[in-house]
Amino acid sequence: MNIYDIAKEAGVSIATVSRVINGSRKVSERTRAKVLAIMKETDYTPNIFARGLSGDFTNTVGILVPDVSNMYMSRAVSFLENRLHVKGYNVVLSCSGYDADGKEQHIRMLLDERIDAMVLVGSTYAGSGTSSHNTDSIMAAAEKLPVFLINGDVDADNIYCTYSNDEAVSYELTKKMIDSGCRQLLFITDSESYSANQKKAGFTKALRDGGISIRDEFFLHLPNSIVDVKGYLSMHNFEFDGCFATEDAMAIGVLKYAASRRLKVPEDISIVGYNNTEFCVASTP
Amino acid sequence: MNIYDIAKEAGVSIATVSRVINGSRKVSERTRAKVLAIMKETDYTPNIFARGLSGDFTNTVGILVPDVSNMYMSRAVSFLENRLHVKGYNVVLSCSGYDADGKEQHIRMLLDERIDAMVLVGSTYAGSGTSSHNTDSIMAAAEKLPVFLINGDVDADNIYCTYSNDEAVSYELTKKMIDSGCRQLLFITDSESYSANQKKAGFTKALRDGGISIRDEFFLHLPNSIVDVKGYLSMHNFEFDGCFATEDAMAIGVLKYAASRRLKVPEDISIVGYNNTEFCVASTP
DNA sequence: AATAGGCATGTAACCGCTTACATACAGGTC
DNA sequence: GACCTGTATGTAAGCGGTTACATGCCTATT
Repeated sequence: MNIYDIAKEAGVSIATVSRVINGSRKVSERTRAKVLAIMKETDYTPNIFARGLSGDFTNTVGILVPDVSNMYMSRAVSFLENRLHVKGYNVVLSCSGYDADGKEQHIRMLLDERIDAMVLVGSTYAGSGTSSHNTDSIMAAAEKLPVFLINGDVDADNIYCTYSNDEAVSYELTKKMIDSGCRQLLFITDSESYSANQKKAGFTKALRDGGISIRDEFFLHLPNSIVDVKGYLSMHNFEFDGCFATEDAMAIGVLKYAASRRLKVPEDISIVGYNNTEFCVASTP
Repeated sequence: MNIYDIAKEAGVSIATVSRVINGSRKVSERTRAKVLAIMKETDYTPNIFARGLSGDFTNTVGILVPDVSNMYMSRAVSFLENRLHVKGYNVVLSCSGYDADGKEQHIRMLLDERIDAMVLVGSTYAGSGTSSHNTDSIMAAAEKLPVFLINGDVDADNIYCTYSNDEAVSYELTKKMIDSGCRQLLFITDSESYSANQKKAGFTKALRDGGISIRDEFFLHLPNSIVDVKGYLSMHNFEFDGCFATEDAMAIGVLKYAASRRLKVPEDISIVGYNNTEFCVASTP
């Protein structure tokens, strides 16, 4: 069932059918109605490949996230998909993982899909060595189509960014811990994403404002989210009375650790997991 | 940059280039190497629309889930995306919501994308009134392309299904609660998905085996996941000493409720959240 | 040497659509 | 009546690939 069939059935030319499909104004009301009726009747839908090939839009947007199984990301994807679907767009999803090479390759694959626009969710590596490599491919993509960054940090005119208030919130959470008496504060994260860095900034600022000495060894970067937080903490014998985790999952690991050491939460130790979606504020249950 | 450019550059015809792209065997090693070199050099990638139009595969599979922001679903999507990406497939994601009409419309949209295959994640409504309407469109889709169901329940030869062990696990979890003394057991769920029904079956079986009377009013279906579980329980004044929630998020609501009533977990009340991904087994912390 | 067969390559039709340009026909103007 | 204008519709040329079929050449067979 193609545009020729419809045209024949309606007794018009394919150009007219195409005009109806695309809502062109240069069709008489009579003709339009007839064509529409036949399209409905035969359950016809235009072939997107043919449209994509001759037209220059695809009604598809690409979303790239490091990992959809992360709750923050999946929410973002869910939100975006819903909005886009309503607008008639399809979503091509790509999960790049957290490393820059993987991401670059995924970006290329997305571009091959000839998408209309690209959304990158919270994944740009701020200030790390591989950063430039990474932003390069993003900026190259931005040459070809609109690129949106959610909690990313690439600075370019043709890239649209949004940011969260992670820093401010982290500051407040940390301040609370300090106010409730914590002095040895651990910061653990599993990524170097933009938002993780924001959280770190808020955390650090709160420490500074609270007059608490900042010890480098108390910033833990445990890259793989599968890492056994409890095991790591047990091995390294940290002494701390408060902990800020950038992921709830990690906070749970800390909770387990606390339990294994028979530390009571929040009496002996305060724990905050800040996942951008929900707080597991163990310090004030 | 298209296949003609490559052909001209390499001094061959477009047919030869196409053969190289598709790994056809009927090309001499010399020619293949030359063409590949030029493709790399010019950073050429075939236009997927042209391929989709003339060939009859698209290297794209559609994934339909009710809601990616659900952790169980997002994990499934993440897993699928990774495997598919490795195999060179792109993923079109569609989030249909939990109602049958929405799903049917999403299925149509996916089919319009001319995908190679379709994966439906845990969403078929078992035994409910709207069921037939819903499975119809799935079976229609299965006429055209391979359809995979993850935790779905459509029975047809051309539909590939996988199932989880939800029922057995739920049985064991419930049994544990009973063994630890619970007698008034509440079951709460937010959906009527296949897996929710499996969990319900396991739960019910455990009650029956445990010789506990089954009271219909103790099966709560709180459709919208945003619903305020704590508020609901507070209002309706249930008396229960154990609760099985099909979603961790709901279990958290129950925990809050327990806290508000000053019920100690697990002394006064046992709570299980079974999310297919993680247990929050509050009864045995 | 004539012929057949196999392999590498080229030619051209087709996939289903968009759109610039051509055409046809109506009414309005002088 | 000749001419211009504007609107509705048709024609045909792409878009960038795939692939059946045609061609040409080289080697093996008789």
